Amino acid sequence: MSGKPQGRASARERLLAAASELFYAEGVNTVGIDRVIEHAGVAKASLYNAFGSKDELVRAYLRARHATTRERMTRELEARYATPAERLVGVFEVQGLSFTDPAFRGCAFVSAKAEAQPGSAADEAADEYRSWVHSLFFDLAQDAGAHDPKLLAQQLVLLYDGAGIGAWMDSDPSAEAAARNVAQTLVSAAIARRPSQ
Amino acid sequence: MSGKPQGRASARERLLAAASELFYAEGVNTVGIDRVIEHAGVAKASLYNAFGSKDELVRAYLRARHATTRERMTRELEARYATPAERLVGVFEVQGLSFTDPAFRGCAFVSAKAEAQPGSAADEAADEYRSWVHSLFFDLAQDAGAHDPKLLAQQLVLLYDGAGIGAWMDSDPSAEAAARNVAQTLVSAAIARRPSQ
DNA sequence: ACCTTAGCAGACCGATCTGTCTATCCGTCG
DNA sequence: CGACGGATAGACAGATCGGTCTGCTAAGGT
Repeated sequence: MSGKPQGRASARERLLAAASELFYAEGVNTVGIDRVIEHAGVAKASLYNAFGSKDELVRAYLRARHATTRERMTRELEARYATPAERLVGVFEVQGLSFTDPAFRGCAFVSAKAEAQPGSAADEAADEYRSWVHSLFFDLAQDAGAHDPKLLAQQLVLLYDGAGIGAWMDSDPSAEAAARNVAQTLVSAAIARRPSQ
Repeated sequence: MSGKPQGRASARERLLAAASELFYAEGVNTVGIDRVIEHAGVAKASLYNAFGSKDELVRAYLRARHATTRERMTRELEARYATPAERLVGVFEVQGLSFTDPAFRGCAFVSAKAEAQPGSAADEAADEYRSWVHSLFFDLAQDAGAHDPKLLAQQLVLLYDGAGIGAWMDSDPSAEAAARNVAQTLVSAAIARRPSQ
């Protein structure tokens, strides 16, 4: 990734960008190869040369999205909040930023998993994402000194998923605020005593 | 539905049963018409005679599933719990019954929406289901005398969705217990004072 | 000047998709 | 008996799918 700084807009990058747009907007199975290469302005051979198969293109799309999400979350959390406890709640605020985006179509990994065959590249990429989500909450819960970090993380993941589903399926961005409020309660209760250290 | 008691296993019913099995197990877009009619032991013309198009078959599948879910939830809640407050929490227990089913593949409406085009029959059927879920919680919250039934319902829907996603994507049935515990806390807080009336 | 490498355009393949149509069969009712 | 409605099997059409392959173009390094 971001290997040799040779050309400016490589075919692989244009393919990934096009795949990202189309796959997320319309679904992985709905969008055919031809649409992707047309949108990327790239030859079909370049796609198979760079990715080998549509399945691998899907995996690359999900991995790229995972990386973007992860970096954005990390960056925003560090910039906005100081303590682990604040960041545990802040996750929801950062998550909610995308809910008002007109291009928002729900969690890409939920949608991908819904369309994927078990064991496929998409399935695996979704699992990778899920394990990141869990560790995001778990690590913060530990750093915050929660009594039962595993339990707190599980509870917050519930709310995180619920907010994403609600904002998507009900077209209701207020799911973020609702989830954040409940999260605040759970976090406060879980780290009662000794707010510092 | 269940109209004239003529034949024993009508073609329409066999089609719906086959569609239900295959669509839920493998996804609406993945399963073709031919697989459905083969699994139902029915001629292709019968399908188009009964439903008109695949889209309408998908709608019928989702509507049937919605009806089954609704009836089962109503029945189990009435049989198991006496008060609205208990039933608000009991929803999660009933929901969790399916999590351990080996055929469990997540919420059918989430998956269908992920594959559906906006405005399609599947999309509409998913919206119908969503509005039922909200009214299920809202009506119970009102009956339980919650201070803010709308807010409580929204919070419980978050947990409901989160449990379904977690049990599915993480293959973790314990999401039900976690959601139920948080729900119990929220319900208790929302109807503090006067447990009766 | 040559050769490699990457990319482009597009024909082509076999499979599969939804949907239509023909033709046959069978049970029931008049 | 005869007619008819509903079911059957299956060929067929037109489109699209993922994937392969053959040429052509152009830039860059030695």
